[in-house]
Amino acid sequence: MKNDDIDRITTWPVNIGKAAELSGISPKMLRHYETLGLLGDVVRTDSNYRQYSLADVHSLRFIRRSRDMGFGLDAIAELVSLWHNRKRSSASVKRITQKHLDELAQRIEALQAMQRTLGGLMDICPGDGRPDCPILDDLAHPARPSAARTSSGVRLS
Amino acid sequence: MKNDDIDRITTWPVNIGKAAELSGISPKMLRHYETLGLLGDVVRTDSNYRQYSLADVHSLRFIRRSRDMGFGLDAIAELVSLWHNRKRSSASVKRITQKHLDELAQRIEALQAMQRTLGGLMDICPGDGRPDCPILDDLAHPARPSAARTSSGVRLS
DNA sequence: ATAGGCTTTACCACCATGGGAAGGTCAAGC
DNA sequence: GCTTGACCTTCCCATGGTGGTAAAGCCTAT
Repeated sequence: MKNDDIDRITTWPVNIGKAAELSGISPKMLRHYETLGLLGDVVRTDSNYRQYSLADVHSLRFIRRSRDMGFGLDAIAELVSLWHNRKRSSASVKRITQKHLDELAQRIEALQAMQRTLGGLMDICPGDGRPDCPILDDLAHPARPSAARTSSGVRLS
Repeated sequence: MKNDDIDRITTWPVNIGKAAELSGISPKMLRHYETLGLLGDVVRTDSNYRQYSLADVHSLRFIRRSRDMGFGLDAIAELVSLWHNRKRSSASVKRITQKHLDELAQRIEALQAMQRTLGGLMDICPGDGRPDCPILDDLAHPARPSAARTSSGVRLS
């Protein structure tokens, strides 16, 4: 579903399935985000069906894109709020983004440390039918400290 | 606790707290790993206390190191099994490690894609008191496709 | 004997997502 | 009008890796 197609949908509002299709967020997650208060309350029909407006779907696409950028739901809630607030300062947005970039850099560094260590061990592992294996040797008795991962309390997810 | 210190502990076996201290894995996780069958059954005293032998603690340190290398628990179970199996082939270990390295590379690339996009937006965001913000603009209407993240079904954690 | 520090099991939580059950609703075709 | 099938609703459970907490039992030193 292209960006431009959204505005041409004639029948508004839409049910959750269509909103999911248009936003790229599963119905499951739409309901979940709602319980988290990410989107504010959604209008319901008499039979309790959720009704998403064009504006809602635009917000959902914003959320989807933010998720694709790796922001956590807390940060996304802030970003959505700022996006809807005409009196925001771009400095607030930049601050949130910088914090996220710092976390990204930390995660990447931790993953690269693993990559380096394991890559080095791969190079010297014969990978044949015999049992001798530098990889297992290292896991059993690490050569260098090279802690990596959560040793610095950094979340890698 | 240094590597060498382990073998000097005089009173074997040890309780879970000591095993946690010696292995760097919390008591919580030791119990959890046990339910997952990562370590096999642990000996108990008459009063149901777990008793860890020196060999157990060595295995736990192996597991800890594997976790530090980012292996998932499934892969770790395989690695421990291979480590304990004298008839293993180093090729099996190398295969598991290569698979993990592939996943690491994918995660890193996805994170770096986010980093690039957000970094570029940071550069052009004034970060002042005014509301105009290229970051929000992009989240609302992405300039390029640049899907990133789970678009390829890759887990980034 | 009592205090305190350890251990045990059994729950609940996180984040982001998926699966499924059990039931209600709507639109199309007969 | 009634059936069918696709959709919707809420509720619970799972993942992975870790933390917390509570109620109970054990052990050791004083």
